[in-house]
Amino acid sequence: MPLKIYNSLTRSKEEFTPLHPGQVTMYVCGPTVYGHAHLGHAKSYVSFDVVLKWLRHLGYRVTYIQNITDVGHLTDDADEGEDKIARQARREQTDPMEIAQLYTRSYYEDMDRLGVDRPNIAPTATGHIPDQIALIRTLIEKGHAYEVNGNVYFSVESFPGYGKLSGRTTDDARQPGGRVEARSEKRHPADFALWKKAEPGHLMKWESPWSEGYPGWHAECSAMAMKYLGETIDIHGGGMENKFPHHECEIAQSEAATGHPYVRYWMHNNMVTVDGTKMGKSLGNFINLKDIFNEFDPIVIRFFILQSHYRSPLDFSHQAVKASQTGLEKLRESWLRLTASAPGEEDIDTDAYENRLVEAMNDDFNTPVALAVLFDLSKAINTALDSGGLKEEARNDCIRLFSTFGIEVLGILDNRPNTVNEASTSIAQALEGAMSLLLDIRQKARQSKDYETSDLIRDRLDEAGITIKDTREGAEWKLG
RNA sequence: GGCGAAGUGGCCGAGUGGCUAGGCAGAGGUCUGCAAAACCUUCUACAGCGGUUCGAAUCCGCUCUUCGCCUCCA
Repeated sequence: MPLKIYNSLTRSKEEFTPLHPGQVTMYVCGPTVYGHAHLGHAKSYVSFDVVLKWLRHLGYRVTYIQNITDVGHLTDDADEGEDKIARQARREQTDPMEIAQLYTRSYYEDMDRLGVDRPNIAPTATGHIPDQIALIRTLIEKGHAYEVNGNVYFSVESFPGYGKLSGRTTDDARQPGGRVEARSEKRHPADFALWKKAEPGHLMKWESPWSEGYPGWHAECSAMAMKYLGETIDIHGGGMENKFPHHECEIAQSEAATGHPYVRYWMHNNMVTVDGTKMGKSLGNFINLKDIFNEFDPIVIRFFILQSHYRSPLDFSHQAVKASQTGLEKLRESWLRLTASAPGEEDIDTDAYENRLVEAMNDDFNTPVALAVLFDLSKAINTALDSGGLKEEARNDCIRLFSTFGIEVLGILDNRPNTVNEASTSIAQALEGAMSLLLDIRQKARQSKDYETSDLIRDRLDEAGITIKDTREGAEWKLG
């Protein structure tokens, strides 16, 4: 089965074929950097990280762009509100640019820990003001935008396709919510700002043909996506909450400017909820990644996220993550045993597992099913190893499958089953020697049925963070 | 009000017109000096009411409930 992707635009799964054979252009809406990343960011970027990794695994050369929004836009069309980054700068008594840099670093730090690959290009909005101005100029020239008092608006009525992504095709549905400004200078209530004139005291502002001001909320993504990826890009991803108005406006301004389709496959990931309600900055219930990483290994969080589908909402609870942690531990254990195992006579039909894994990933990146298959495979491996070991070929195939899917594609396992064993530092070697001695002493104690001593050794080591396991082949130890 | 998503067993969470999801937790067992790990067996399902069908948790309709978007948000 070929790769199928659920396209939000057509609301159906479609076979994926890139515009240019062998190459994929992909753009995912990045964060607005005015605070530390939270679980919602994690779900989004882990999901798209797997998309990226799977596409690369399939052999595509993927150009992946993720912007950094370092202009904290207000509401897109009202005059009220304050620039988020400027506000944070005021709170922290520093410059907006420092805020943007600080939280950009923080963001990458968290994403690195989650095993998320960095994008090929991470353009900033402030670094692309000329490109946004050029886009706006084109729109004015083509009659899709108009200027009023130094502000520039996109004319929704000039673009018939407006609403095709979100299903808001009637005037009624496009009406902004309760806060329609009575004396709006816009021609149509749904028109959105491309450029805003800076009010007095506004820190982040640039020269433009219309006023000293700043770009509207939607301009940056269109300008940067098209600058680096061309007028038509293969995949554009983002959170569901951005479908309307953000992505709808992106489509309108991009297609109006170029006359070409903007995005071939729109992908939207679902939200993280906490106790059944949305995690929102304004609700104050969002969970910081740095906080949660104190409690759980970041890879556990990654695994937790991948245990549900990217288009499903994910409900966070301590209990659920805990369950994931135990589950992941099981896979790790199996992976460890496998790599350390000696050849035997047992066989496993690895092709069947591989097919299921490929099918799952090709079916709109169904990571929960892929993980379920890995659990099945893990059980088969454990059973085989319990009965004396795997045949050389089967063992190699299993290692390959775990490497490909567990490490390379899903990123939930690593290549360092036992970091101490592989480390070459003198400390590691010393520990290795000391452990060998302790295990020998313990073994002697057990042989003479001195269980008090043997259990003491085990308990004290456990307190020291070293776990002892008695297996058929003798005692084993590991950190943690 | 408009647009959209969803209701699965104790919890999380896939899937589907007839055939085991998976993980966690629970019960029993094998192994073990005891643990741990592993393996085996096992218990709780598809919101409700109608309809289509040989057969529906899966399709259709209605009802109830939840969630998201319509204001910045991954």
